[in-house]
Amino acid sequence: MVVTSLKPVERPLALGDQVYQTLRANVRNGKILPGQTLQEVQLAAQLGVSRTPVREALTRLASDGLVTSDGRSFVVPSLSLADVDDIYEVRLLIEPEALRRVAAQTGNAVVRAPIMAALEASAAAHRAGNNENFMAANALFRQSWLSLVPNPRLVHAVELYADHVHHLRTLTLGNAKVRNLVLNGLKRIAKALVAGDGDAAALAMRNHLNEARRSFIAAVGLEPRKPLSATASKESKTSKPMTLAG
Amino acid sequence: MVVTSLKPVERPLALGDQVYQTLRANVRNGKILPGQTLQEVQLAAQLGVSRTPVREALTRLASDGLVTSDGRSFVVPSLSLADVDDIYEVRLLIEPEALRRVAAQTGNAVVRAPIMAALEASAAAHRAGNNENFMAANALFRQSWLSLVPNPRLVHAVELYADHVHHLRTLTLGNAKVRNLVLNGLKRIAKALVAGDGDAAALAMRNHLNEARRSFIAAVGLEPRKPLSATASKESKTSKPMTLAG
DNA sequence: TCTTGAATCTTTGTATACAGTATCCAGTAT
DNA sequence: ATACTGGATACTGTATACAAAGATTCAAGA
Repeated sequence: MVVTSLKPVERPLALGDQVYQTLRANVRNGKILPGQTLQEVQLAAQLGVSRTPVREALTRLASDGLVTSDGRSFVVPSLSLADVDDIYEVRLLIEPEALRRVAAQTGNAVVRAPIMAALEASAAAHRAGNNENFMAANALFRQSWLSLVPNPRLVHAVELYADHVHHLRTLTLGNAKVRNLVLNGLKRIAKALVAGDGDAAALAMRNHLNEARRSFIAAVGLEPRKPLSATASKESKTSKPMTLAG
Repeated sequence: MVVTSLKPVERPLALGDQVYQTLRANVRNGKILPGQTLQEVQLAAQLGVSRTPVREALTRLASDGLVTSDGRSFVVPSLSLADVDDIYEVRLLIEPEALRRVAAQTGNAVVRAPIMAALEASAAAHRAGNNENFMAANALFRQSWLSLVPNPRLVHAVELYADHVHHLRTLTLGNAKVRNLVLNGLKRIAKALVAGDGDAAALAMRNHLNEARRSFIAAVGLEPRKPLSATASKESKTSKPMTLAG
């Protein structure tokens, strides 16, 4: 006899994977600053593991382009305006089209509920003037519509390039005016999704991304090669399994 | 006294990188077949290195999606038709637009010379009925126009997803009729590049990719979930620094 | 004959040891 | 005082050792 539809058991993640996720999250949210060199022994000590899984995580991050090889060590790259432009060029190619694939399903209110919740959270954070929550809600918004994209490779690509510039958003989203623009962008996207209009959704996303790109240029000025670096965010004392608070 | 213009010495690539490139090339051209499990000790023995660099290479390949985790080991994934469709969906989003960026430069005959040479090589291989050379020339064609794309991240993405399906081309390019279609596709692309017409180039590339996707479906039939596997290519006994001939 | 169980063997995950090389610092000579 | 040199130090690249988890095999019992 075979028991039908029995889910595979949860398997504990290997240390290498845990380190990868931890490091990626820390790069993403700016806990690890651009220009900072990532040394294996130091990271290993902070994370309480040996160099081996740290090394594995670092090579994967380098493969992703989230850290770059700096002669010997790895560093979080300080992106020039040209780099940011390149990243947005790729995002503009894939993200609107990914969103288009979602619009067919979001006519259903139940399906789009998480997206609308994230939108509401963004609005709330904006009203409260809470920058950090605003960024988190923003990320949640993307995550919620991305989970509806049927093509996993497309999802992966979108997440990757979004992560490339995520930490830089602190440069622009500190400005309430920019936050307002972003929120309006999300609203327009949501509206198109409610209507189930793929064309409109893709267009709204394109405008949204272009707006984000513009605000970078405005924030940094017109010097074409100046490296961008996000401001250090406040350290929060969490004691989850893996943090970098050494 | 300073000796002027003394070039930095050639530094040998780290073993991990060499293994990565070797493995990737072997997955790409079908020397390593889908479904085949990649075992660390075995690969290490064949390549004459320890497990460490092999492991590094494997995790990077997995990060790229070129190999997948199969419980314990890594395997080259056997792609379903749905997978291939997903990959082509991404390629259709980025590759035509990447090509569009190139068209502005290819009005210059010198600039486009390598592209035209690759086209000629493709035509020659087709006339000779040499399947392997045809695929190589095809890859060279892509490589030559890609080298003109100014956005390195876009280049990386294009190369990645092209490599995802490269080995499957043996399924379709064995057919002379398909080879003819492909060659005509390349010619149309080249023509647009000669004219410096970005729109036409993008369109030609879109058609070209759609054609390739269609030929997969035709080759495999209409069963939507049948896994695809390339036919084993003949083993050639090379003795270059790093091969997998054990 | 089919199932169950144990023992062994394989293979990965992680840690550590070792070697090579770049960087830093101090000392010495000019 | 400055510039060069030599050595100490720190970090990476690679190999290897060790442990744990799974797979496989074979035999015994129902």
